[in-house]
Amino acid sequence: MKLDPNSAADLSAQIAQAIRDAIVAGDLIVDERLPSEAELSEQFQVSRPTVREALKRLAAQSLIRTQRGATGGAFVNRLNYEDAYSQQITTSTLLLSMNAVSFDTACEARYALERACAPLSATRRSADQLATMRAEIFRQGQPGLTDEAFCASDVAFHRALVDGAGNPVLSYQLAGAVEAMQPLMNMITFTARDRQIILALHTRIADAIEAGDGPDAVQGLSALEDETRKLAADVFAARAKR
Amino acid sequence: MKLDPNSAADLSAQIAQAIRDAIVAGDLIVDERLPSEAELSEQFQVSRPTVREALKRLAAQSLIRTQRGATGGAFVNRLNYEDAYSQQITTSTLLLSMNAVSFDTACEARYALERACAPLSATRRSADQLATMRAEIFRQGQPGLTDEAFCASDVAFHRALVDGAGNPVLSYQLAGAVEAMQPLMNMITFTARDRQIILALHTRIADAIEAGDGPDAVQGLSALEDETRKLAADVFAARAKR
DNA sequence: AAGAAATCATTTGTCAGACATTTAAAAGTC
DNA sequence: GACTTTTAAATGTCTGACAAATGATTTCTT
Repeated sequence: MKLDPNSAADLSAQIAQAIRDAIVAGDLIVDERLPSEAELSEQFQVSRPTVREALKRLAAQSLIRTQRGATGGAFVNRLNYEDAYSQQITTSTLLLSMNAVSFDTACEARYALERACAPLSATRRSADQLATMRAEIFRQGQPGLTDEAFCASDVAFHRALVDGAGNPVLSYQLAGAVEAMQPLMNMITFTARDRQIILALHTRIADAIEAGDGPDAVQGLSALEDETRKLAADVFAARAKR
Repeated sequence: MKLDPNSAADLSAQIAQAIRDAIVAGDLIVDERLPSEAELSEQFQVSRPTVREALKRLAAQSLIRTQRGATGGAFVNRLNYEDAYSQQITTSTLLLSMNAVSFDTACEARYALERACAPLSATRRSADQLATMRAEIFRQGQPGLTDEAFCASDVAFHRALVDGAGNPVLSYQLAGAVEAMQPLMNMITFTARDRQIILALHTRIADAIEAGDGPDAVQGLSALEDETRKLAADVFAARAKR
């Protein structure tokens, strides 16, 4: 692990990259302890604060964890789905909000990905996941539900659908797409009639999943996508007129 | 922005979280300059090194960028697709390698997602993207190509397919899935006959995309998935026997 | 007056050294 | 042997300093 003194990058960034490379390449394996900060500062010929900045960079990506005390230090972290989820959601949310991604673009991506899950979910979903979907549908039918709560329930419904595919990699990839859209969805106000339509489509999708009918679930999702986009278009049009 | 003195978390982690929340909530907008490190250390009542560790955490997630000099400082960064890509790829790669995700699981996720893109790609792909696909097919037919180069070309082919959907959100979501699988794919050795079969399927997919026939492209991808999984199963079986 | 050069002020990057805190192991005590 | 105390090692935090970059200001020159 060597540094390039001519590089424009900060020393701490270079050190972080060197360690990151070692982890990705497998030179440092999970739960392996890195040298202490003092040792690293000697190895890289930099001060301890600089080493620490590098380690914090890696900690921000959940690549390492640190522990205080006699046998403490920095350890290569086993990246788990939960950490990866939350990072992905933060990144996706900001990506959408900062780049003025249109509602249509985000919506299209989301439903395209969900349709990819539906056939798998139709054959594999657990009883529990199906029950979650049904429960969320029930919740969505309750009167007096705020728009935000309706949206949150919508997300929960779709997550259950996605998780039903029983493929953690798919769930991970989709968590970002579904959750990152929530701020956009929250801009929509749902009339009682809108909710009724969505509810009916959710029920249709859940029925298809329960029956193991993948293609029908896909069709239901497509119908839901059309409905969502129409709804959003109306809301934005009304807002523009004002 | 306040800190919780009872929290178990490091001060730098708390400060980073506070600033991160402010960015996600939109309280800090793109290109806005944060207070200087000296000012932040006064605001949060911590020392400058601690503030710096917090800023490095945010920089690691591409949430801020820093500039030296008189009018320098830390600025809220516009998260672009490129940065998000590379983060996603790193995360996905480690997630797969560290959690012993099976080849089948990763493969299934990847092709499910690609099938989600295919219909869109069939109607929207640019001439340039189609040309890229054809060029990669041609490259894959060249004799003397190493397995690694073959895999790299395969990734390029599939990226062109995905990008053809013309939806940057989809491209971003899928970049991770496709590229993260490369290390797994690199474990496979492709015989001349394997390559011929893959080549034929690639050609079929490209033809379908060119003809605007989404369903046929989807079928081609399914066939390619079956082929890939069969190939991998053989390789792993042979390796287990040894 | 205009332009070039020098200076200055501000800000991040880096360093050195110190102390506080946490933690596990070692040593001591009953 | 069980419990307590001590010790050592590591991270967490602070202080203060200087280096380097960079835009703004001032000064000098023509």
